[in-house]
Amino acid sequence: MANIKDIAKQAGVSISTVSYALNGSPKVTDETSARILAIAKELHYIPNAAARNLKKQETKIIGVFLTDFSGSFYGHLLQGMKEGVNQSGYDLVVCSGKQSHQLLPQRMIDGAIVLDETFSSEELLRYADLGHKLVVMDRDLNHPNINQVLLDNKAGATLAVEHLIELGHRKLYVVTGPKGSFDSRQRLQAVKQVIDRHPDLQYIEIEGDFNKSSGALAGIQIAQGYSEPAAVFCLNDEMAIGMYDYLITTDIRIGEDIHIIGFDNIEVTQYTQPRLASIDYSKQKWGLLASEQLLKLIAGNDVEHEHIYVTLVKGKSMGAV
Amino acid sequence: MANIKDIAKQAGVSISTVSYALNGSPKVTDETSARILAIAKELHYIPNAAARNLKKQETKIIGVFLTDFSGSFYGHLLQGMKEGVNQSGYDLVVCSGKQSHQLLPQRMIDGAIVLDETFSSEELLRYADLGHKLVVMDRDLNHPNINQVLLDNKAGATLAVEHLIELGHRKLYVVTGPKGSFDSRQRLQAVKQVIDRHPDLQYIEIEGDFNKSSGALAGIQIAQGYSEPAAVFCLNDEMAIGMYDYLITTDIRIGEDIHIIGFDNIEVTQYTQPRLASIDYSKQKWGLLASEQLLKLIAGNDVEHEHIYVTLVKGKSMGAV
DNA sequence: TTGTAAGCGTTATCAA
DNA sequence: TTGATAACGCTTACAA
Repeated sequence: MANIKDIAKQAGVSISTVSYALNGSPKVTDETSARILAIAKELHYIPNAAARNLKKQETKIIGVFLTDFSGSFYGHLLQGMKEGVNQSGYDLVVCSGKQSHQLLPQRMIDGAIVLDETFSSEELLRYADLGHKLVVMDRDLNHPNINQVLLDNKAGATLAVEHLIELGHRKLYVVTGPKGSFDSRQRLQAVKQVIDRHPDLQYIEIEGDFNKSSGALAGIQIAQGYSEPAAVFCLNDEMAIGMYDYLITTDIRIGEDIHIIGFDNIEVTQYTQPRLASIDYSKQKWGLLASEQLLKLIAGNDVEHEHIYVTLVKGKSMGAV
Repeated sequence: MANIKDIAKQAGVSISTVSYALNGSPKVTDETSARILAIAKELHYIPNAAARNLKKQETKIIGVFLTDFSGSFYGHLLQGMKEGVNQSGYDLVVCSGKQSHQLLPQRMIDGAIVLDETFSSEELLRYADLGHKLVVMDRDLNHPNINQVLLDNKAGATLAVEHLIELGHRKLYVVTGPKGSFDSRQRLQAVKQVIDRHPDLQYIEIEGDFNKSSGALAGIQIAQGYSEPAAVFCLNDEMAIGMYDYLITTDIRIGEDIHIIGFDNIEVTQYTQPRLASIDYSKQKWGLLASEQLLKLIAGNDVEHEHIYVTLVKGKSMGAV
């Protein structure tokens, strides 16, 4: 492993000259610079990150923290983030699990994007207090070193419920996410605001956990109590798909007997029969925006919290009553 | 940001005593050690990774390189790897894209697990020559610093073809993966070995790219030329699902007219109607083994290349002729 | 049991 | 234009 000392020896110059040449400083002659660069290449010189990080107090690496690695959902999101950070010469690494949390305070990364329930808000605030820069995508947290980039959950849930009311539905099931989920809580809150304005609406809440299986479970419950057409708002698509999988094995027809709408507009919804109505937003844009906000924070700029806007995607799964 | 110097000053001891205490060395008195630890906690001391990495010449971080972040396929794989490295006190970070390749030679990570076509084999060999430790999961590469953990593609493809021959099929379509894919090449090679032993078999090859859409395209081609029942071996499940999506829109019945078998046994195959026959293997185990091999390599142990064994999963999509 | 000091590979200040 | 040198924060051999 060649270092600048080796290069300096070979070139017959001092290490500082080598450093300048390597970093393209105009202070060194083109001639010597060329000679040094040639030797560097010849020795397969690669700068040592630890040494540089120690000196410069930055790593040019951004960490993304996810609850787990599963879920095709993350693909576009991470793609968006990668674009954002790469453009500014940063690298992106994806982390998961408690153990990896230390990467931030140990200064292995220059900042973090958090979409990970295993971080407590207290922990995040502690890091922020220590001067670390953060973007959160899954909670409401206010601190000068933390920026929020959140989905407009309330708008989405409102769109969904108003859509089914417009279609004439008067009986509504809502399948919730896990209690700890910020997105679930926000969506549910918006649902309740809408139904408060519609006293004629019959409203039944079923507890879910954002996973397929809980959607299927909710489907069983709904099928058992089936007496008349009803609308179901699954607070994410995953659960809606789980419900599909179950209902398909019954006599109940989706979009005629039971009407379903989801949230997230994940890729498989394109393949569902009938097409699942959902709430759409650009996952890539969400990721891109989060990364941009973090870079601004790191650069020391003031940044306002941001929202990602959502739209209604109609589908045959949610028909008129 | 407190450092050991600050602690030393507070405690009225030297920095080496602090370092020893922090690292639990028995050389320092329990009393002073306790005092130092207390002060460290009070000052919210967190060791600086760059400094430690520089000194110890290791980061205790393993990098996984993936072609892209999409594909729910990776979930279990990464979960397995994480388990493996965490157990030994390492952290796992997931990287993608050319830019992140530098993390290895810059010594930001202690080793890499590669499942990423954007790495050329020459590049990997260069790193191996420089002393970096690697595990490859997507190619055949021999070097003392590189270990292979590969799927037993040949066994899988052989199982698949023999299964359909046993069921009486005499007309076989094979939808291949992209030309550059090692897995595709190996699977195809095994297919050809089997059909060489079965001269009565009618064999048609269709080029695919491992994506859903190419499976659908192959489905169109097969449907157009449909005259008699035939078997199709899609070299991965993704393409098989794409073919399903198309064939469902036609009169052709899967498992009766066109018989399909895939490879990978991805999660959605459980939900397909009729169930897709496939070749199964534990993704988690694959990841776990890869990480274990890498850690052995880093520890300086000799390691043999490893294989992940596969099994046939029967399904109604592949019936008797 | 504790302290001194060298060294890890860079960058950057100051002097030459 | 180039060189000597301190500094980044930590570990560890050696001295006290």
